[in-house]
Amino acid sequence: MTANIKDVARLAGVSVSTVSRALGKGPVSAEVRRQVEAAVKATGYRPNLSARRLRSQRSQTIGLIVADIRNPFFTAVSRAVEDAAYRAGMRVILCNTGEDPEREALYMRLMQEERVTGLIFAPTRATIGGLRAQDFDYPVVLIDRAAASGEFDTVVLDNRGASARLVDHLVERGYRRIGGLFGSTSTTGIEREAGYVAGMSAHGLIPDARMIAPLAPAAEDAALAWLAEAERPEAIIVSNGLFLLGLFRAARRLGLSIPRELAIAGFDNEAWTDLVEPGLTVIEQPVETFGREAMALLFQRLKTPTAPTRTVMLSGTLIERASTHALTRARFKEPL
Amino acid sequence: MTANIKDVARLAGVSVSTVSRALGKGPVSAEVRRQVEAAVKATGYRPNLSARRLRSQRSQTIGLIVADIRNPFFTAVSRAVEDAAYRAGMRVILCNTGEDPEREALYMRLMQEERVTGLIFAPTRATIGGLRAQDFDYPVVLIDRAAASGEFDTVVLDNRGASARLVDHLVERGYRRIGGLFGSTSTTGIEREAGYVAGMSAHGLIPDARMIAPLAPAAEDAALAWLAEAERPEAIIVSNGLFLLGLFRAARRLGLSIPRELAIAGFDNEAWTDLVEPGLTVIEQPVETFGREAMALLFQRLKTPTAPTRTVMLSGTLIERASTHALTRARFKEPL
DNA sequence: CCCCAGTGTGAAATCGTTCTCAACGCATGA
DNA sequence: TCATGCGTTGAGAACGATTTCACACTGGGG
Repeated sequence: MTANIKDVARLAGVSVSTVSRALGKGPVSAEVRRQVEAAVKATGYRPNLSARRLRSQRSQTIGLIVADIRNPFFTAVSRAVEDAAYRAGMRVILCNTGEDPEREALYMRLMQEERVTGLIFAPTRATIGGLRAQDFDYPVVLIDRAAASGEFDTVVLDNRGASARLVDHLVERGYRRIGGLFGSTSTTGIEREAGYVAGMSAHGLIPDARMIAPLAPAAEDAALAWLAEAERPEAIIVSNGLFLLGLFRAARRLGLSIPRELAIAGFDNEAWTDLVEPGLTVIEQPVETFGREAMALLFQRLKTPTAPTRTVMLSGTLIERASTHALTRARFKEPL
Repeated sequence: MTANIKDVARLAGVSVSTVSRALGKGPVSAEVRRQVEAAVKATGYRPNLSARRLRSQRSQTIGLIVADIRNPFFTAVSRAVEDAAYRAGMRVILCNTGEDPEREALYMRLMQEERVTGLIFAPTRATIGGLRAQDFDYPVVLIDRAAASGEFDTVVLDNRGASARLVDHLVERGYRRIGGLFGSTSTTGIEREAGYVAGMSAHGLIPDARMIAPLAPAAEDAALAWLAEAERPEAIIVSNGLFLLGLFRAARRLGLSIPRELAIAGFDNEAWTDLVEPGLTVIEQPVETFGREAMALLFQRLKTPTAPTRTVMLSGTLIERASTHALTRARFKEPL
């Protein structure tokens, strides 16, 4: 079917090794190079990457395992990773785990079988604790989620700081009874919850954090139930864009006026968050930077394998919008 | 580093061929199978996919070339494709072209080099005309965009029908001066424009279609300029979710009341379209079906290579929202 | 007792590259 | 004249699997 290097060699009247050199960067005479190029064009030859990888023992492939590409955070990250990879002449294998530890294990095996050059991974909480650097034949960079062991290069947001910042912001605007919805499957959710709790405590307020599955409908259900309780919160913080969607939908369904009856703030500055009424206050994550930094850490690690591991902590940007406008305390009986 | 099949064979006390058979589905005694499995576990052996692909001449890989994974349509499609692929024991190589014909060519070469089993491709208008089935060593399924030649299996929306449907809907609601913004780089944009023009003509109305680059800012700019013109349209139809974003943003910036001063309708039922005020009328595309159908066509083609090509035309669903509520004609001097 | 079919096994070829090594031609310098 | 070295080339050995082929063993039927 497809021509191989032998066909090219025959047509060019040179040996296979010479063709290989001509196509690579070996020393060949200009004359031969011309002939080989002509033969390549004539035969439509394209090198077989499997053969090349097998022989050279370099896959030029990096793995990218994320929870769900439909989460806009991961969409943007993967785009950045791919761009960087292709620019470096590498390919990307993208896998979605759906936060399922079994699929994580499956895909880690796959990466091993592909003999990837490196892996960028956003593991669930369930697997992250068991990861050991020495179990991998290639460097691993964690993204969005950090392992306690510190064995891996990592790119994360300053999750605690960002959460605390949101709490500060709400308190400053006059809110006191502030609840939080956080993802239960990732360390990121946990960290953001911790930041929220710390922030609340710092203000002498009682935290009320609830952990849920990282899906928009889960957030909507949780919010609906919560807002039906007697002691309804004045504000709710959520830990990602999907929850923002669910929470906003719940508020809408209950006909709550935002921020008068419920203030909303969260993570991920998605395109729609400033188009809804009111616009939503969010922590914007530097998504492209996540991808680029992860690739940078990976390449750095490949260059200097024994260097101490590094954690790049990126900070988010608070974008204040109308969903957290100053609370008018009139309707509350309690004093400040 | 990693153990290979030879190591396993040595440890299990059998030949390499027997190991291969034991791991595959060849006939081996239960005894040997046990030993091999033990040896695999002990050595941590994982087959080398490059070697396997080279020898077996089956890459078990399908290529997926889309314009931009950040476009929610392609996000959903790619998720569906991946799920189907992994379920069939195949991997996916995902590439983003950014609607750049050069990158399309680059990635088509890459697919050839990877010796993919099949390709799912959403090409730009610039390349789609030049595609010839015989130039590929593997089946190609076009998705979202159709080639005139009919040489390829294809999954598309009934673009003309859907566009005309939007026009009908708007006319029914009392709108007459209806403009349209369409993507210039894809046949889909062209088809939707054609459906719009046909729909307008059918109602005896004068179409005004403008073709722009498939990016949200382009739509915003175009809309801002358009709405500043003397003869401002009563309604604008757009051909995808990114344009919807741009158009809505433009209307917002101009402080236009929707639908009183400008009605809006378009394609792609993105999560936010029913959260903004007013909710946006859209044609919903069965995105998961796109991915699944494309995979189905691909597998079908692999099974029966010479069967005539098929085009699966999916129909969209009109979701009526407040952005196209009935026009009150009071403010217009012209008679209907 | 022989033949045959079926089962299980190993040796060796093969996939398409890259890479090592030896060798060639030719110019240069001793 | 001969050794040295450089630039260029080809033969052939890998890489790690699958697959073909031949063969040994078993048991059943003639």
